[in-house]
Parts: sequence; C-alpha cells; structure tokens
Amino acid sequence: MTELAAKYSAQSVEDKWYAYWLKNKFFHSEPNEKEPYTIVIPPPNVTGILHMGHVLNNTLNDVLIRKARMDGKNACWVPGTDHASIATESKVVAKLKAQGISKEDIGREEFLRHAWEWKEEHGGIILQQLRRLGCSCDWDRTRFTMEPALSEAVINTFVYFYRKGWIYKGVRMVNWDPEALTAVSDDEVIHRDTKSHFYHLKYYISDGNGNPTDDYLVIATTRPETIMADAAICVNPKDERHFHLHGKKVLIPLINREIPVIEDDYVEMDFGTGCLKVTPAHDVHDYEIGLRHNLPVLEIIDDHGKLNEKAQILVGEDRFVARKKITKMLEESGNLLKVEEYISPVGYSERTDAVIEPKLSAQWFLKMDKLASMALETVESGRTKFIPEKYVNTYRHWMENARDWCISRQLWWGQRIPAYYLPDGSFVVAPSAEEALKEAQAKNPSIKAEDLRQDEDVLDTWFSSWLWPISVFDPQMPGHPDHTPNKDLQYYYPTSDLVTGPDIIFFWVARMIMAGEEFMGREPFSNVYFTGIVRDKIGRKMSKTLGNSPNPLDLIDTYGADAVRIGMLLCSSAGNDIFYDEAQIKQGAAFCNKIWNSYRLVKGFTVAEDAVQTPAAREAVDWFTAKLSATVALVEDHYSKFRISDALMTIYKLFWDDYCSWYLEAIKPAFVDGKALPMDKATYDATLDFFEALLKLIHPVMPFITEELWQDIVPRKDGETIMYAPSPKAGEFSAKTLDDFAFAAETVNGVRGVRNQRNIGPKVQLKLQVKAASLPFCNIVGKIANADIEPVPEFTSTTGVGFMVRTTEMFVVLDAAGVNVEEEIAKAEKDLEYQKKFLQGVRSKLSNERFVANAPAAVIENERKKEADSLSKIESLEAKLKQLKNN
RNA sequence: GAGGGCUUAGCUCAGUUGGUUUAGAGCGCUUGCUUGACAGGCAAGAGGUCGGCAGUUCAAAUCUGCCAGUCCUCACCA
Repeated sequence: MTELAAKYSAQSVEDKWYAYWLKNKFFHSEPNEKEPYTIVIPPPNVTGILHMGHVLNNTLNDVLIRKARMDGKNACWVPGTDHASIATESKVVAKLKAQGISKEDIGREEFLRHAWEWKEEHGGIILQQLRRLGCSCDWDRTRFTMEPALSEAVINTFVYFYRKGWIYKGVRMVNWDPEALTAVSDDEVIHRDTKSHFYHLKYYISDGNGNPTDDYLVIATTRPETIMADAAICVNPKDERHFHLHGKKVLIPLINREIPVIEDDYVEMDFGTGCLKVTPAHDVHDYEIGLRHNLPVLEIIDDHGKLNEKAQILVGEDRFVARKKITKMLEESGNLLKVEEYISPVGYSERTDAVIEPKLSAQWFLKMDKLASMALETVESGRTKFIPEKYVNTYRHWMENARDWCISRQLWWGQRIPAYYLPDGSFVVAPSAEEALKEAQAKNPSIKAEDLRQDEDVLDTWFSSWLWPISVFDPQMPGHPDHTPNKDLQYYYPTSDLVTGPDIIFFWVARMIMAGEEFMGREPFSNVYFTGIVRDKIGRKMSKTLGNSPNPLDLIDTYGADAVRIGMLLCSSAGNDIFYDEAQIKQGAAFCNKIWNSYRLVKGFTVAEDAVQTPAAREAVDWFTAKLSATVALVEDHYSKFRISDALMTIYKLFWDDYCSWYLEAIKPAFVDGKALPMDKATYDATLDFFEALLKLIHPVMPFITEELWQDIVPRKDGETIMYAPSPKAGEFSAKTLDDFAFAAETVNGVRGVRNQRNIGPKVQLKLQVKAASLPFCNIVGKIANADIEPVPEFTSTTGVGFMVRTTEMFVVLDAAGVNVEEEIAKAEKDLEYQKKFLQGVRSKLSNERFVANAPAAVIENERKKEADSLSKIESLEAKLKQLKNN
C-alpha cells in the first residue's frame, strides 16, 4: 500500500483477505494441547437466505470466536445447515406444483430425489453469504443434519429411546394442518383472535324412542358443521337450570341421532348457555371429556378438512363451506335460535396459515418427564448459564410443564421413523431394515422382507438438531452412551458458548441440554447468550410481507462487512430486541473511515534519528500507555460478562476520542514552512505500537480493515495474520496518571469554552493563568489548547475570563475589549447560587445524626470532601464577584 | 385466564448485589469552524422531577406493594 485514499473503501479489501484466510486455513481447528473454545452454529435452514437476524447472531458468534483465538485458545466454530423438514418440503412441493406435479403422484422416492436436487441447487447459499460477513467458521467441518452420518445418529437415538421405553405410539389429539397434511406441534400453532359467530342451536329432547318432544335445550357453538359428530351434551352437575335434563337424551338436529346428556365440572355455568355439545373427535377438551365419560369418537372431517360420509349430510364439502350451508339448513329446520357476532381465538398453522383442525391421530411420542427434570437441573445448578438471566424463569416454567414431545411428522423430507409393521399390525423398531427383519422373524419366523412396511412418517426436525453439539463431532455417540467418544468429541465437548434467539429456548436449547445430559452425562455448553429479535425502526418484526427487511448483502456492498458488523452490535445488549436503523450501519462505516484516516496520518509521519522527543509527546506516550491498559482491563471485564456492546463502545471511544482526538493531536509535529517537522523515533514507535494494539482490540468485530492495516504497519510474511496476534494485555497503570490527564483535559475544555464563547479562533494563542503550583500534563494542555500556561499564586490580570476546574481557578487573559463584565458577573452569580444550594444539601446530610452514625466511613468522608470543595468554590466565586464588581 | 419481562435525554440503551451519580453513553439536535488524516471531520452546547403513587432505609433509578402502559411465553373457554 503506497498511496492511501482519503476514504476507506471496503470492497477491494474484504474479498482479498477472506481469500487469504481461507488459503491459509486459519479457520481450521484440530484438537491439540491448547484450551479449546468451541461454538456450534445454530444451523440455519438449508434453503434459507441471510437476513438481519442471522447477521446479528453470526456476528456475535464470530466476535466471540475471533476473540478466543486471539486469547490463545484453540477456537473452533462448526458451521452447518438444518434440513428443516417442513420449510424445505413445502418449498419443494410449491416448486413441483408450479410444474403441475403433486407429491402424491410421483411418490416418496421420486419426491425425495427432487428434494435432494433442490437442496444441492439452493442449499447452503446461506453459508456462502456468511463468508461475506467475515465469519471465521471451520468450513472443513461443515455439517448437514440430514447427511448420512447424522441421520444415522437420529435413527440410533430413536431406537435407543424406544428400547428404553420412553418412546411410545399413542392416539392423541394433534393439531392438524389440512393444507400441509401434517400434524404440527403445539408450538407451531399461532392463536389469533378471529371474528366468527356464536350459533345458538336448539336440540330437542328425545322421548326415549328417538322422537322429538316439544322440549329443547340450547347450546352455543362456533362450529355448527361438527354437530353430526356430537357424542353428548354436557352440563355442569351443579347447574340448577339443567337439573331436569339429567339422564335425558337429545336429538342432533338435521340427522336426529340420539345422544345423552351428561354432567361434568368442565362446563362453565355462566358461559354460553351452560350446555356444551361434546364432539370428541374434533375438539381437544371434548376429547378429554369423552375419555372420562367413555363416549364414542366419531370423525366426520377428513385430512383435507372436508366432511366425510360419516357426517351423513354435506359429504365432501369443505369445513367452512359446510358451516355456511348447515347454518342455512338449521335455520330452515327451525333449530337456529340466533347468531351472535363473536371474536374467539383460532389456531393457525405457522407454516401455511391454515386454520388448525384438532384431529385424532396416531403419533409417536417421547416422554419428557425425566429429560425435562434433568435439563432443568443443568440450568438451575448453573452448569449452563443463561445470559441474560431472566430467561431462566421462562425455561423453568417450560421444563416444569413439559408435555410429551410429539416427534412424528407426516412429511417425507426428514429421517424416516425406523418402525416396521408386520402384516398383523404389530411393529418392531430397529436401526435398519435388515435388523428389523430379524426382530420380526423372532416374532414370526415366516415373515419375509417384503412383508414389512416401514412407518410413513419422518421425525421432527428438532429431533435431529437436538443432537447437534454432539453429532457434529461424533455422530456415533447419540444413541450409544457406552460408545467411547472420538478424539474430537472428547476435546471440543462441552462447547463453550451458544448464541441464539430466545424464541427457540424450548425447541432447541432445552432439548440440546436434554440430549447432552442423556448421552454425554453433562451440559452441551457453558453459556447461552440470547440475542433479541431484529425489528425495524418502528418496532415491527422484519418480514418479507412487510418488505421492511433490508438485504444484508446490499448493506455489505454499500458499507462494508465491518461497518455492518459493528453497526449491528453497538446497539444490541443481550436479550433485548434490536431496533434496526441504517443510521447505525452508517456510524459503523464512519468509524471505518476514522480508523483509516488515523492510519493515513500516522503513516505520513516522518522520523529523524536526531529528532528530540517533545515534552508534549513524552506526556502523551505516558498517559496513553496507562489509558490503554486501563481500557483493556475494562474491555475484558465487559467481555467476561457478555456485555458485548459495552465492550465495543469502550474500544470505539478509546480509538476515536482518546487516540485520535487527544493522543494524536498531542504528538502531531508542528508545521514549519508548510512542512511537518520529523518526529523522534521513540514517539513514532510508541504511536505505531498503540495503533497496532487498537487494531487487535477491535479486530474481532472488524476483521477486514484491521487485517488490511495490520498487514501494512510493517511488511508481514505470507501466513502471518492479525487473527492470531495475541490480544493486548492490560499492564500496571497508575490511576493518578489517568486522573491527572482528566484534569488536564478539563482544563483544555475550559479554554475551548472561552474560545467558543468569545469567538476566538483556534489559531489565536492565548495566555492561561492557573492558580496552582503546577498543572499536570501542562505541555499537552499548552499544545492542544494553544495557550501559554502560567502557574501563578494570584492572577496578575484583571481583564479576561475565569473558569474553574474542580477546585482550581483558571484565568484566560484577554484585553479589556474581549471581556463582557456583565456576562461574567451573571455567570458567576449563577454558579454561586448553585454551589450554595449544593452545599446546603450536603450539610443537611452531614448534620443528620443518623446518617453520620449509620453510613460507612468512606461515604461520610466523601460527603465531607464535597463540603470542603464546595466551600472552596464558593469562596473563590465570591472573591471573583467582588473583583468583577469593583472594576 | 396463568406466568414473566420491560418502562432512565428526541431515538437506542448503560447504570454490575442501595452510598464519588450533583444520573451517563452513542446517535440525533443547536451553534461555530473549507484548522495540512478524516465535513463519513473538528470544537462547544442544549436535552431527564429515572412511568405514577405509597412504603422500607440515615440514604432509592436501584428494595417492597399497588396502579398504568408495553412486550413476550403458556393455555385458551364451547
């Protein structure tokens, strides 16, 4: 780099260094004698594309991994993707549909061939995009949840839990998505208040022979199309209004089927009419009532949400069409008493937005009780820490109320359940068809391979991703707790930190903890850092439909990856939602430019062997040495507590304010005859050392620009990188040095204030009298404030502007013309008034006996110092006023 | 309905077991600077009775209770 442009342009720099890092395999990790630092990526959907949430999450991951690397640890970040069965399958189905193909037509094998094709074509784009962001993943370790080895792990896990007796097949009410034709978990159902109607229907009481009497009861329902499936009418046993109904039978309207009136506490007396129609096949609660009362279950809605022949009427109609039609029929038959407008919560499928149909279905379940209590202990004991801690509450609530996990999905894209049915309807569970056959033959020796039929369903995607921290290292481990972990697993497990969103605490985090405890006997990670959700400026979730989500790659093109990274992180504290604003990225870009230009300045310095270090430069080097140490210590503290944005802001200010605005200004050589004087070598070397330390500090967040400049400070050999440069360490430093400098800086600010107030340009040299024996860092003050510093016992001039730094009086000497006495008096009076009030406050505290008796000595001491300082200020203000008024 | 979180400057947030906090930062805003690295810059400045009320304490942004607003999770009332 010979010429440096006045503006930093990221494009030319980023691709170059990423290629260099890859070429040198800097991201790759193998077990060695060093301490491991491990992160497994939250695997994005294989068909996903990068959005702002990924940017936030992966930048955080990369910051942690790069920091660990520079701290001397063996850092390993394992990347990969998730097969995401529902999301991927629905994309493939949509693609085939566009070609006029339905998945049922082509069958399982053919469909899967299309799906794999799609995966090869579109899959893993997101991993390429992560490279643009600068993520230092160990790409040689890239995994996919449905690659053969990991699928095998999933199957083994299933067999393991089945043999343990924790997996069972059960008929359960599931949330059926009639569009995706699959059961979805409770967690994938979104309840939304929806406008509907409350239909009040008359059910005539039967005379006992299936004929209606004149007497009737009224039920209120939102789903009149399900009356044909009614199994009973239920009333509260305490409800006096319905005592006369006990033991009676009523007739279902239109079809006149007789059903009993039963009594159950479940029915609220003051809701609706107090009479509930019980439809066990199509409502969760009704199903449970049905179980209690041994009611028959009659399913009248098919998988597509259409009425079947058991409904007797409206057969083949869609449930919503049927609702309209039956309303009319009920009206005509005189059974419809009234219709009310009604808003009720309705469940929608997260994927297809179809209204969920409660449906009885044979599903596979994994018992949660033991796993959940184990996983709760992991977090409550602190073996895994949550950041922020508040999510422990959420976690506990879930773990204590965990229901058995429905692990089967009616999909094809995923690991197929290894259950094989015999012709007699019984089944065996085995890791392969061959073993299944053996087991089946043990039951019945005449069974042949072609007699066995494998379960059609696949496993929930989370049933593979919960193994992720184990299976990425050793896929043989899950399902085989007796297996000796391979070298990788032994070395990298448990992983160090996990960065993810709080929305998947239960889906993923909790289940990984369960699997970790079950198969490894310990937690899968030490810390879980929860990010917030990235929202737009006005707080809306980012979504495709709203179009409020910027494309991260466009942002990277415009501002550079470093700018995007630091822009996202500066405003994101753990667990809080991020309100994204492009202004933050611009701030990041401005910071890149600032770093770039500070380097241009430093690079432009010339050095002369015989040049002598100026006193200001000497002071500046001493001060910045201390400042750097103090800041490194602070940054380390922030990192250790996962206060990432605080750590970054601290470095940001160190670079911009302390290094650029103070340090560089203090050492900048003077100009003589339009040329900068050369600098002494000691200052120059120190300046470069500081710059390098700053680059290293900020490198984890801004990897590209720091590599670019680090490579230029001195010529580096091929294979050298800032990535492995050791993090700056905090040395000893004197707090007094820092405090003295702060005092000096306040002095400079005071002079600047006078300049501003009086409109005196920075090039006008001023004279500053200081009522003290000496002024710390007076050469820096003199240089930056452009003033002659004169320590004096008493001010010698009567014209000028005074100010105070803490308790020291200072005076900028001006000629009379530059001074507005009235203004000075007004200002002094205002200060005086404030000080007197302040003193009063302090004194009332000190005169409070109970305060003096109870407060710790240090606090009292501090109050006394405040009192003394205030008194001294009042004294000098009064003197000043007197003098001003006398003139 | 049950549980939990949040509420501090115009915006986004710190404030680390109550006491150097006379409440801070970044951005934004106002004013002045074409200062030999940077106008993506430099300097100065304005902005808050810490959501409200009550309590505990010598001392409350910080602890407790109630209220209001807001968000999330779980369950969903036929």
